[in-house]
Amino acid sequence: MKFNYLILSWFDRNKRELPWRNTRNPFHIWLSEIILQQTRVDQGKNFYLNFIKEFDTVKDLALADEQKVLKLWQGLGYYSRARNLHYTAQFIDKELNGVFPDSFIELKKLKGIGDYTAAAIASIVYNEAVPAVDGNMFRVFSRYYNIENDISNSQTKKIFWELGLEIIDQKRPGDFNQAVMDLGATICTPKLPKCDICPLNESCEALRLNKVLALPVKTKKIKVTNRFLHFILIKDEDRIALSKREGNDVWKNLYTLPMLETISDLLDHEALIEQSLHLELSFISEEKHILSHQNLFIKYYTLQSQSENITRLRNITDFEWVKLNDIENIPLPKPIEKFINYHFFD
DNA sequence: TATCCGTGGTC
DNA sequence: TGACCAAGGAT
Repeated sequence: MKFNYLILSWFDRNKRELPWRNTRNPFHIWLSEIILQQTRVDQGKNFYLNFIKEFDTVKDLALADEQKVLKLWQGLGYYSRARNLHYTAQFIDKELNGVFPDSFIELKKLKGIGDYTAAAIASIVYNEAVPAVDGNMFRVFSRYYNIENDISNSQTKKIFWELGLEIIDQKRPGDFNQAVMDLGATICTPKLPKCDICPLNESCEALRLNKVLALPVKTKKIKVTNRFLHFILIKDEDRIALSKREGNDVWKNLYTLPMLETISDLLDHEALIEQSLHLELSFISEEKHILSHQNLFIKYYTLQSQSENITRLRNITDFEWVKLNDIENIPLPKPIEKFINYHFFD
């Protein structure tokens, strides 16, 4: 097939040299695929190198504490990836006798591995001819074949899956999937695509119809909510108070300074907090931290007359004392990491 | 199934 | 500078 020949010969000449290329170690490929979910290569590369430096095998990862895994993941975001990675390593170690599943169907049963990741691992490591339907595949295929289905619609994924099953190279399925991803990341990009040097430019339908930038069609926009978070710095000699975040919310199982949340940005919300909780707070600084779907308006405070207020605070939000020297083992969200580094380590 | 889950880069 | 995007998955 023309598409396969063109993209594979382009891949053979232009593929990026990456740390997880030139290996078919399932643990390494799995780790790289989890790290790269919704994450650029430039951002994930060093995390991959740090992980394999720390964990050489699935068993090494399974035997580690979740906190250590989350600390290595600190700064990468989407922390459920790290929790599921750790959970699945323990599952493989205990329930599968350390044997990595070797088919798309079996891989998909693992926590944190969906259609895309199962196909990527199965094709790259085990030569199974299943298409890796990700954002790149949506873009490259929608443009090349002029597919106008809305990729925001979850039913659209099935159309691309079926098309991928037909097109995927039977002899080199792993290279085919990686070729589509490399082309999508470097040539067939969302903005400023390099159609003039694209190996597919003579047969690309979107280019012929002059609608490259109109594809893929994506209608849904994410809804962003505002949250107002108030973090309280409590220091006692060489220790500070930290709270482990629980429940299904952002930064689950990471640690922050003890926190209060208000539901609106009232002009006098500092005073409101102080009155309702009988805490005397001193403002330190503020910042806006943007998540994919939340704007976090963050303020930092210290407690006045600390000894009188700590007991009251403990009734509202639980916390534990952590020595500053032990912070290096505590997973922290980006804004808390920045705050602590600024005040204690820089 | 629509929504939730991070961070950094780009224009 | 705000909006969009980046090798998605769980619920």
